[in-house]
Amino acid sequence: MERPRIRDYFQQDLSQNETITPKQRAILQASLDLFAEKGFDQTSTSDIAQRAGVAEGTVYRRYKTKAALRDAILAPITAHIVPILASDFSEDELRQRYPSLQAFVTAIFTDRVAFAKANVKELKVIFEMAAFDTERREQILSQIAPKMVKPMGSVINQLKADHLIVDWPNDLILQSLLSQLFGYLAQLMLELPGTEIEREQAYLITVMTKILTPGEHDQITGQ
Amino acid sequence: MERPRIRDYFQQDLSQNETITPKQRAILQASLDLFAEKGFDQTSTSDIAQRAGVAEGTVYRRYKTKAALRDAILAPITAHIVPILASDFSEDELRQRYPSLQAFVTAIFTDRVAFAKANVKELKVIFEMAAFDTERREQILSQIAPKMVKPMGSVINQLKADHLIVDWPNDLILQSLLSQLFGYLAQLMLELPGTEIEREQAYLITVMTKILTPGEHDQITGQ
DNA sequence: ATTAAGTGAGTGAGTATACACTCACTTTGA
DNA sequence: TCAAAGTGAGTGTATACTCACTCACTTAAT
Repeated sequence: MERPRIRDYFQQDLSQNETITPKQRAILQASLDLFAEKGFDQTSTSDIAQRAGVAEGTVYRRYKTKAALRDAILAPITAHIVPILASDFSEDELRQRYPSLQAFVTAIFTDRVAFAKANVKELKVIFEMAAFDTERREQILSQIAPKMVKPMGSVINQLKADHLIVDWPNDLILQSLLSQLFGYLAQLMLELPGTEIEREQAYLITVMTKILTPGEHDQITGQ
Repeated sequence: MERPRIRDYFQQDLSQNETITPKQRAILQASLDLFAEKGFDQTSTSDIAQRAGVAEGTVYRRYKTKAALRDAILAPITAHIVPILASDFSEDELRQRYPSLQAFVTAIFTDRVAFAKANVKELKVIFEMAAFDTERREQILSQIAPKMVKPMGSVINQLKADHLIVDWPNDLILQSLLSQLFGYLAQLMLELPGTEIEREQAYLITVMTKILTPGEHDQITGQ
């Protein structure tokens, strides 16, 4: 039930490239902070320079455009997001059955929630981008979807065979997982007052298990 | 179980003010469409004029600034959102007990989901604004919260007394309702592919009922 | 009835400003 | 001493907003 395998690159975040000057680090950090605070369009390059304690020209030394700067910020996360999402559903992991629904749900959420929590700002920037850039959104989804849908489908089918999970169509089950995750992300990103994120995190697994446990309330009644 | 009371002002939307010229209507409509498509900052006033088939000066005849134009678009929805959220929890409705958890959940979601569905574009604009304007976000929430929290608390306490609902703290129950709604809204607004919204709506009630039904999985396990 | 005066929505060229981006020059450090 | 990093004044452009003007239409006066 415990999965302490929180990936090391959570801390790494923006660094990874060894040959980076302190000023360039400051620029990346300032950009990330400002984009998350005010939004991409509402952040000017002079804002960034000022926050980073740097001349505006320095911003453009490494990154040709403002958009390129944003991409540079998101590069590490997009590089790691696919492995994170696909983790636990690799072929060899699949061979060992998930013994219980709880184990399955815990496996799904623990790492991913920790990842989200460690990258709230980045996620906010990604969401702002994806919200209005349809093409980009579809591109991101098309990368992620196949990594998740097929392997998780296998696990779900196993659980179904053992009557450990509710007998809904697989896509509905996936949708409910996604929906649940969205609700959590919204709370993280919007910093809704009165929300205790720690408790919310534990609650997520409890709730998701409850949703997927087979029972009598399972027929989906039309409106 | 049926609540056909979908409010009439769903259709009314932008009209309501009788003395409005066709061109001004066109401007409001074009603004709403463009803000929802491309985002507020990415929409120029000349874009709006062009889409509305109007000179740029005409946009500024009635609305002093671009932000005022956005506010004018959101005025009808913000005027109606509080009554919608508070509906079914007025004093006199409260006197008649909710006979079952299912009735409670259905009551909560039906109207609100219909409202959301009828105002996706407006909601998208509101969310864009709220995402980065902390002050505005808190202002909106401070208007909504008291209308929901207290009256729903009463209903929840009634249900608890009858052992019809899970024995969690009230704010956690509210949080789970909110979270569920967010997940749904995200799917609406992002137009995630492969999502059948109709089914999703029925599913929302089923799932929420299942979450709140008392059972053995209810202890919230910490990590 | 006809014309003059008035009204205000609509127009689009024009303005001021903010901002992304450049480049000739300076500083740093190996 | 040289190459790379950093600088900040400067430039072009996009765009929010203005304003003097048009014109269809209403009202008033003769």
